[in-house]
Amino acid sequence: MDINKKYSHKDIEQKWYKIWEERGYFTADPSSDKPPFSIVLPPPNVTGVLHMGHTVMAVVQDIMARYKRMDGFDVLWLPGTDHAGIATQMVVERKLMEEGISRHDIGREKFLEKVWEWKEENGSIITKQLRHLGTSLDWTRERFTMDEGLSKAVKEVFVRLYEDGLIYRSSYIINWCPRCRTALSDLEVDHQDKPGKLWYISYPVAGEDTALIVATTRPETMLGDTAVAVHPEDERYKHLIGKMIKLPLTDREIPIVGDATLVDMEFGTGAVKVTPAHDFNDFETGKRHNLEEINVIDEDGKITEVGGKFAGMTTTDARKAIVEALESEGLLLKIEEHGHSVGHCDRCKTVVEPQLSKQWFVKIQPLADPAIKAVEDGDIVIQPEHWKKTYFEWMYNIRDWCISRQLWWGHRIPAWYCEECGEITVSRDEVTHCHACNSTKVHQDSDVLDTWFSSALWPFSTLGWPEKTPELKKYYKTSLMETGFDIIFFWVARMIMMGEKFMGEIPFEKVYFHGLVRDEKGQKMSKTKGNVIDPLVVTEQYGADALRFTFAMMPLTARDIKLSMDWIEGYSSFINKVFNATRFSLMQFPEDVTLTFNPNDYSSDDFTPADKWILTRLNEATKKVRNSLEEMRFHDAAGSIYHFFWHEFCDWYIELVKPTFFGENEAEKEVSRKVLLKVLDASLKLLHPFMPHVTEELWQSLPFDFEGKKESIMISDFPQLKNIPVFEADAETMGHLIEIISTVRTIRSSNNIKPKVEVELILDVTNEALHTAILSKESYIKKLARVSEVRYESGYQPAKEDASAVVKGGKVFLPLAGLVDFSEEIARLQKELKKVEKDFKITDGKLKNPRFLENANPQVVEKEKKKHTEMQEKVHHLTTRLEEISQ
RNA sequence: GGGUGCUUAGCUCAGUUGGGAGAGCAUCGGCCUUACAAGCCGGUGGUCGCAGGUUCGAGCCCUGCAGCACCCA
Repeated sequence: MDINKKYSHKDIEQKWYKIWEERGYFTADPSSDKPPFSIVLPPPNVTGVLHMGHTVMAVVQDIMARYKRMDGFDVLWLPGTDHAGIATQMVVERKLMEEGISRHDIGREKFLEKVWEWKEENGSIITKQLRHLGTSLDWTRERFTMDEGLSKAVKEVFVRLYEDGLIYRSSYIINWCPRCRTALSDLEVDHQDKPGKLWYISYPVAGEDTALIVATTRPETMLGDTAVAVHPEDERYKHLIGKMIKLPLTDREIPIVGDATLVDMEFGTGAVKVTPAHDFNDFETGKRHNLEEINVIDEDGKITEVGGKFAGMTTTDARKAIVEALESEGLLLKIEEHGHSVGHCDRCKTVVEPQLSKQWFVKIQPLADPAIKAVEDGDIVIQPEHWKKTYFEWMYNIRDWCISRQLWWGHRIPAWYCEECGEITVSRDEVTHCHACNSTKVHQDSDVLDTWFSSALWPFSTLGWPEKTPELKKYYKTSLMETGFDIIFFWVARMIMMGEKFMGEIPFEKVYFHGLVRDEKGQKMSKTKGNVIDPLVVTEQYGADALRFTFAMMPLTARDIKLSMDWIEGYSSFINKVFNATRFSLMQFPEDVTLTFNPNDYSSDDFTPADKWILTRLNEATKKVRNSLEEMRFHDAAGSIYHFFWHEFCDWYIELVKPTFFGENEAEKEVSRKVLLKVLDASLKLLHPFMPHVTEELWQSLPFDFEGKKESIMISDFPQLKNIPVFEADAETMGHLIEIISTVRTIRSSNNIKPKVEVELILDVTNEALHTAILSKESYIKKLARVSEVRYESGYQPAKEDASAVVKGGKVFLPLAGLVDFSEEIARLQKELKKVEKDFKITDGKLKNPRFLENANPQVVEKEKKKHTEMQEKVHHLTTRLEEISQ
């Protein structure tokens, strides 16, 4: 092992990863008897490069995978990538553009070849980067949403849903991105509040001398208006229902309808123009009143032929022109400032146009019902639990899912149209004949499926479905789904629906949502802001272990995970601490000696008080780590081992045993050496899921051969409570001894006694066990509290210039006469008294309250009484001392 | 407009059936004590957003209000 004083991750991380992967430790074994624990990795976009979002996901899942693997499970953690329809197509198109080629120039087939070429060259960048984090992913089972098996699954699902009447093709209003030139699902539209205007336009009533004033945020769509709606109860307008409007700037007449759903009497003028082809609410209204649907905006976002003189204008230009035209006709009455919500394409941020269009849809309600029930019944546990509400909210109001995309890259829709009879044939295989008229003049739908359609099948398609593979049998349903809450609808909900439908069983038992990684100010990381923390840069600088541990220590289920380099640097010092503690331990072992040790073979008397204390604390820490990991409370798990290792093992145990190791008692040395090893072994194992590389490196250097030792820490047993002995009473006594040391240190420090000055200590010990422990180990106190001599005096009467304090099990006195200015001690006592008195009064008040004694839990009362006695003793002591001193 | 979450030490946040307000970082003082100065020892710091209510007892439960963030329409 490295003998430097500082740990360096360089070389170590890559070295171990390579060994682990080569030895097949990551590979799941469906034929093993071990119970399964399975996770499918949310597939990153094949175009992606590793960012902190991926990192959090990888860290959480790897912690669980490694923990479960060590704890006796056959772990499958299955990786893969997503073909990311729009994103990938854009990347390749952009690349072609550099050569001045558009995809239309080379045609669909050639273009897809180019995309596959691109994928072959670049598709493994992200998976390579994931390896740098130490992820124990089963690379032998890596999948891609567009590979053969998954494509087969997609076709199978499409055909079966179609046959079940759950997929249909219809002319419906959808979100259209004029830049991507494709339909989008509701979820792929990002609504942003934008300042806008409300135009008040006069719409003349046909054949009458009156007009209806409508207020609109989108005057350009008026060319497609096919009605004006008012509230049926509105006294101002209800007499007009049924009459016609002469639509300005056109030669059309449109009806006035009464609609209580669309119209809000309080908003604007209470009269609304209705454009069924370009607004979701208007579309629904149109269906209710059988209104005409007129497309006035085309696929490029320009006004269609229907728009007459406005045809060909972009919507922005058309708005200007139409407002001007209305103004010149005196029909524009008023313009108000008005903020409203504008939909943008999730991918390219272009303003989307609601469009009437013929698309494929999934009829979602029948799929949603069992998916709702699964969460309601608790078959699927969602953590943190509050996301259940969000899930239900969306699921209860779910709308049919538009799944067709006007792209080339993706799963082509397995539907063929007959050019003779117009029938649609949907099939798993290539179609050559129309199923209705047997004509051979058929052509396949040119659209592809929403990428999320294939992602929704991920938990079972990756395991081989529709084939009945051993993997599918053993690992479905999966144990855990872990992802960001931002894709709860996009992905998680849809996986549940598809899993229920096609496997007849939920896809995972538990969903864990982590938050979004932001910078230390809580701002989204973005290249333009320049606040991006690149995981690759961090791992280069501090190592993957430091980054992993930092995330583990943060509350990951919070909405925002605020990361800063300071945190990472801070926690990398913990790794250094682990390194140095191991280094110290190694120095205590003779060379070339291999130790065996089973603590259960030893009796209490064989151990020093410190040994018994640290073993007991280790047992407690192990319990906490295990429980917290089971509950996926990572910052508790990581925090427990961090605290144990640093503040109990390093700060106390190592310091306590130094006199042993530097002393002459060989028998004692021998036992403490083994305890030291035991604790180190268990600690490294407890830490392994969080920081796999450094723990492997250090663990490999330990000169021992404990029972069940394996060739790697990652396949060793996770520490079990039954293998860590507990000495409850001795540990408590040791706790008291530690309190004495701390108290002496505090007194020394507040009286400015220099560390080099050794003082005499007088103890009035009332606790027998404590007395025995101290007598056997005076060295603990002498060394750690810098005490020259310990005297034991029952009922000791302090001299005037004695510093003193009450501790559990006795009193401590430090004669300070001649050493320091005693006024500091008086100040300390006064301050202490003030604090203790406050606590005492609270306790005293409680115990004097008969209703407390009546109602409170007896255990609480008992605890309170004990506290009362302690406080009272302290108050008494402090008061008397202050009196004695001031005399 | 509908919904969700947050508000605890200077900062970031824990606080799991209601029972002596915690951690890490920062800060201040003292230490090169032979594993570690990326360290060691000690300390300072909080009307738990505001106002009510339930209770013997509220950071925790209930109601209202305010501010912030996010999601959906």
